Amino acid sequence: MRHRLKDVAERAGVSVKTVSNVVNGYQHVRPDTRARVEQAVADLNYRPNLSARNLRKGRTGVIALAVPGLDIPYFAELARHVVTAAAERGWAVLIDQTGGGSERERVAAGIGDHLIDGLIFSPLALTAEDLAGLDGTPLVLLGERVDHGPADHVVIDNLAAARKATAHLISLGRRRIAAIGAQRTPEGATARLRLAGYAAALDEAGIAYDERLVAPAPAWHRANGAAAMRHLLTSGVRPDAVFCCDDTLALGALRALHEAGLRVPGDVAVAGFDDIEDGRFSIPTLTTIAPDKERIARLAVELLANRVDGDRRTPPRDAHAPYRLTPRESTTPPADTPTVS
Amino acid sequence: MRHRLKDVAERAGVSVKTVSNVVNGYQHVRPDTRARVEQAVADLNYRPNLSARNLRKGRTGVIALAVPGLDIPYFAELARHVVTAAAERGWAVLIDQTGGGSERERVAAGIGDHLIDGLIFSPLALTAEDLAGLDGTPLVLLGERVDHGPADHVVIDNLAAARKATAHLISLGRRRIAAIGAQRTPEGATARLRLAGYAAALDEAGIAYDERLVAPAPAWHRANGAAAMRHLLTSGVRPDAVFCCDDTLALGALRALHEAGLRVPGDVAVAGFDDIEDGRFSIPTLTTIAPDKERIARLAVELLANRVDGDRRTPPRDAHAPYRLTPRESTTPPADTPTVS
DNA sequence: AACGTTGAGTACAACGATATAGAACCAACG
DNA sequence: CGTTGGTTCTATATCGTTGTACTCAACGTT
Repeated sequence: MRHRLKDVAERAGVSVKTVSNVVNGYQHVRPDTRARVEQAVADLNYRPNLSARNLRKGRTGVIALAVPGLDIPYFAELARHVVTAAAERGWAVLIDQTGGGSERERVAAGIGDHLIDGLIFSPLALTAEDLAGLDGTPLVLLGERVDHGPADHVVIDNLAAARKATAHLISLGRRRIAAIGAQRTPEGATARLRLAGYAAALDEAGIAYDERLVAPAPAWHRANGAAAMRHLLTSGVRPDAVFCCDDTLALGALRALHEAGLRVPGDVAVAGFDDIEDGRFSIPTLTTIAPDKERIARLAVELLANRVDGDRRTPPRDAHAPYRLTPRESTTPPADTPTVS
Repeated sequence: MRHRLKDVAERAGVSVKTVSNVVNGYQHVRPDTRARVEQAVADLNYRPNLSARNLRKGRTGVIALAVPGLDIPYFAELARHVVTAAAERGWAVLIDQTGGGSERERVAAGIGDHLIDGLIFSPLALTAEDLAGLDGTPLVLLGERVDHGPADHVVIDNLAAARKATAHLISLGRRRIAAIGAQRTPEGATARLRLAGYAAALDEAGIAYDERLVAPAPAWHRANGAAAMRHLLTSGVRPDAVFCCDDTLALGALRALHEAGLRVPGDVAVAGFDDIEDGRFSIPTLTTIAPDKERIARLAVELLANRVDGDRRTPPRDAHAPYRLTPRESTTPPADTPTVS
């Protein structure tokens, strides 16, 4: 069925090591020998057994990407870029869905094995302990640095970005600006940073921070965004703009505003965060902070590659990815388009 | 650093094989011996080396999922279910993005190696040759059967589902029903089936098929859906409903209708296909055909599992997954909600 | 007392690749 | 002519695990 080096060697009349040398591009092989071996390889359709190669070399050519879930658009888009960037380096990507609370176990159990050369981890919740199971596997963290663990990080400046988005709302003349996405759990590091940016922008503009305008969302998805918006609308605080901690919350909020018969941005302006594809076609299209996802993925793979070959003991690095504020219809209606929401 | 069976064995004062037996849950090990070994395993934080295990057992515990791209919502959602279903069987999932035309190469080159126990492949374009490179690796195809190759299939009845969606539009009293998503390329098998369903429904209702109402979309995504809709609107054919071959096309169409100032469903009713998450929160929410994605994923993993352990020569099976028509606002506005689109 | 049976454990050979050491050959040099 | 150095190739050990074959003791049966 499947052929081994030995079969190729016999067919070409050389030793296994010579075949191995040819396959790995070793220099000192006579042209005619090389040709004979290559012919045999082609004849038998030989493919190296990666398990064996990995066992010998201690490399697997596989990295893992751990994300909360592929059904979350941001992570799906990010995963796409990671897979692409990894492929360019000859790596395959194993996807692990940490999905909420069970991350702890999954990272330790499923992934800590020797199957992977490294791990790119996008943690919602993560403590230093969780990383212990990895025991030397190179690691790159995406998003908030949890603590100064032994890992490289790729981050964007969430605080500054959220401040920029909120300042944009303020620049439109809005004053009662709500926020959606607060999380009280210890895991909500990203939420805290973005809301700190929101608060900072208000402060800069001399607008008082009003706690009743800040709605929590235990998980960030459309349904919670809609629920939070409904809550804000019925609680009598009458916001004229909303900053949402991510685009799915914002899309949910758009939905709730629509159901309440309010116009966006006429009555309420909406800004999100992440620039997922949906927001470019939603009605209205969604103003958002667009992190450079391709860059994030590429930086992560690059950092990981550095750790994988050698260089394991240099101190952890932080890489910063750029972002842009992308105004769309949900805050700035185009002049010649009907603005019914 | 990393410990091996041998280290554990020395610490526990037994042979390597005994440790192996404990790790693998072999029955005949005395409780005290087992305890000693387990203690040693814990002390050293031992993890089996999967490469070595795989080499020995001929299994890797990894399957690959090849999809066009994770940025396509349907495939992202599907991938999530596949990863989950595979995890229940102890499999990890390697994601391969075939992304358009290069599939041929990728399948043959990247994946054909021994690293995976099996492959779940969701082909856009695929011929019998493309599968040749796999050379014995168990394979499950999602979606249209391309030909009666040596592979199991998981399908839904695209023709019947599309007919049902179109019949739904007809039942609303619409008569000038357009379709978006036609593809002339040989790869467009799914498009052809869905449009055949569309045509069948028209035929049943005694409505003449009008070619000018059928718009092509070389790739299925929001931008092309919007473009196709704009084309239909400007070409003077005045549709009162649109059946879209997938939800992203439909979301694009909603967008174009909105920009043209038309009301959905008042002026034009819209139906999609796939039931992606966005469609549940879009404005208006999207009527669609909802294939049971979890079921599809589960069936695929199950079929693959059967092939992987033994049973390689039984003839290919087809598994059919259920689907449901899910009417939402884009065809049937709720009584008490404003219907501005 | 001799027997097979079962439990508990060990030693060793695989799995298929690469690394190491060294053999055989050739050319060039003093 | 022996030595040195480079090229080309081979034999063999090795990576860490599991399957096979085996030993040895304890047990119940006849």
